Amino acid sequence: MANVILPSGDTVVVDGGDLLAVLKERGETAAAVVVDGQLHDVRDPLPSRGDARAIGLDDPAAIEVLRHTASHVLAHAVTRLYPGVKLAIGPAIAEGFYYDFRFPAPINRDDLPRIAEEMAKIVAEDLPIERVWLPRNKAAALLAEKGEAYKLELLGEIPDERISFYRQGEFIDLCRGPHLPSTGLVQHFVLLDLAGAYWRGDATRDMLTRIYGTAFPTREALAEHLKWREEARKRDHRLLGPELDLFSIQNETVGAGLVLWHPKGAAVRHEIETFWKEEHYRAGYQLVATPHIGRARLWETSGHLDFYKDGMYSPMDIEGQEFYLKPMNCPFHIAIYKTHTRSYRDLPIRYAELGTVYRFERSGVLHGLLRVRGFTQDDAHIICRPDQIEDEVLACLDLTLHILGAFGFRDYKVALSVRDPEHTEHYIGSDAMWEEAERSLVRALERKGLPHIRMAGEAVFYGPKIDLHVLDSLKRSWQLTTIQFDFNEPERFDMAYIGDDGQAHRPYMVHRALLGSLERFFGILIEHYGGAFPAWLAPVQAAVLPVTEAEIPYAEGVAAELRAAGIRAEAWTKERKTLRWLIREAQVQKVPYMLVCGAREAAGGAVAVRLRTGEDLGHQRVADVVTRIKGAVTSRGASL
RNA sequence: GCCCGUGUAGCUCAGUCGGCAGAGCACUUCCUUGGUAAGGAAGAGGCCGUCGGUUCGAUUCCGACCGCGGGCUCCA
Repeated sequence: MANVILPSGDTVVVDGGDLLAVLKERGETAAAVVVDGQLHDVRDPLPSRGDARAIGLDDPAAIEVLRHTASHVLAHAVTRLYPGVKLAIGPAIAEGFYYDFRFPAPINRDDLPRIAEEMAKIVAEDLPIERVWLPRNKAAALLAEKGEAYKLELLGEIPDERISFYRQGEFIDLCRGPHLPSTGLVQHFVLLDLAGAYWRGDATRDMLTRIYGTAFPTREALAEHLKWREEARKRDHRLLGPELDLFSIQNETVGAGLVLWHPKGAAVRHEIETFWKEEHYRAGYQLVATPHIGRARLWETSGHLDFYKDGMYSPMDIEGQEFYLKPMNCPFHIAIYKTHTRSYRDLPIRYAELGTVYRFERSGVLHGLLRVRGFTQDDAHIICRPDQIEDEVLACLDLTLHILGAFGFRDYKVALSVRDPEHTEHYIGSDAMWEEAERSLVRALERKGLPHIRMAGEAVFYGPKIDLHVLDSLKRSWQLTTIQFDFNEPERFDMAYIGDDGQAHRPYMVHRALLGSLERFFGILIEHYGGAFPAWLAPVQAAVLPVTEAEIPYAEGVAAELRAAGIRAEAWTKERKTLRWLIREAQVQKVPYMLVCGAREAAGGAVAVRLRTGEDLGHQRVADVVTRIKGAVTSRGASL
């Protein structure tokens, strides 16, 4: 006898375990059952005693089940339409689901409506979804008979002797579940995309066809999701970049993955850089500048030529010496450190640089500003004593939260990546160093009040790290800040400081980037703001718009006055366009302040102020407008 | 690199079932002196991604190559 809380909130006592019948009797539906925090099928036998909770489709925990079942409905439809198709895997993912297939002949996007139609039929048929347990040999025989080679491979990796399958109508699939009780519950779904995907993500194995889709419990939630996708598409920095004349990437003339910052993009970059430099000086960093190339021996010493050669460009011959374009700034910063004998009193030393590096990326992975071949890291290396490390990490967190906050990023997720405890031999540095480093990272996070997820085995070989992910205005997650211990290079470069005991000691080095790279960060910023930058970042902060030709000199005077006050202002006087045209152009360019100059304004030393938001502030004295804009700029706030 | 899609004017895209290439925006000139999201007219602009094949004839059909877009484990 089990007590079951139903989706309606009522509690019933289910005898004999037939929950489905009870639900039907009461006119309720359930997606799954939660027992001891685990999701189970509604059809599963209930525990002999204790409590269970049947959850409805709209329960947040049910969405994965819904989407997983949707992927089965997809696979079912595909097997009906394309005899001979082979099934691979079909999980629920963060925003929906996918299923990987090997089709007998290539399909394309135009096939998706047909498949979706077939899915709708399967939903309308409301087929019961039942779990079938087979002994291993029967499971293997079934899959072999169906020629499901990929499934057989998966079967080989399942340790159990009892193998779980799910059956709906004539379709049966190896699957661990759980699933909805019937196909009729997958009402609101859509197929979105088609893409290639390697079997098991391995480039040496078969290329499969992946079909992406998503499903929601209600029509409204699905519609909202599609709207969100549309909004994200409109904010795509690769669309907005050319549209707002911010940057270009010209493969034919310049090269793939190499970014040209146009005047307007460069204006934003200048603001980012200025702010960044000021804050770093304030936080006790010293700015350095280092060259773009360096001798091969530098990269031999650092180990890059051993571990990272594939990511580096070919060497160039300069007077018989090999030089490489730099993929990282660290060796140069270390070289500066080593120009003196350092005392424990000198530490911590914090070298910061907006350092431009070049890394080889395969052409297929290049993506707008987010994945490029030449980029400027907002890099810094903190060289310190072991007893200083915790405070240094804390100071890094303070600085990055302050800087990211200024760009409107206030939601964070933090990941702490540490060694794989099973394979400590894959990592450089002593156990004591790793433990102390992790302790100081955790303590710094705790002092900052930042919850984090600990990821064992995610650390790079040379040290543990903290990665900060921010959520943008569309709640999308981007990894920006990384704070990494480096046990490798201090060793390789034989870095030292003289302690109070008069002996040489090995310093700790922390490598950190807060924004990641200026290129990538700019791309994220464009999408975060949808191109409508706050006043302090806006490439053109104010457009001065004359109503008629008569006001052109006045408009130019106003713009000059604003520029003298340090505001990026332009008088739009090169062409005699109607005011309507000028306003529209300023709106499209997302200029925050539009200052209209007509005869009335020109007569009184005023402008009529229109904000990008559409708000009309009416007549304002020019001096007051300057004060307002300066205020918005210096506060680096979002309001205009 | 690999799978699917795609490549026509500076930009966004039509189009040619094989017969001298089209629109809107932008650009140039002229008219218009216009008060809060596009005033009107005319003009200029193309090796239809590149190379090869089929053909009397290819931007169109076929092949190769190049570029671009989406994607390439969030694991039955």
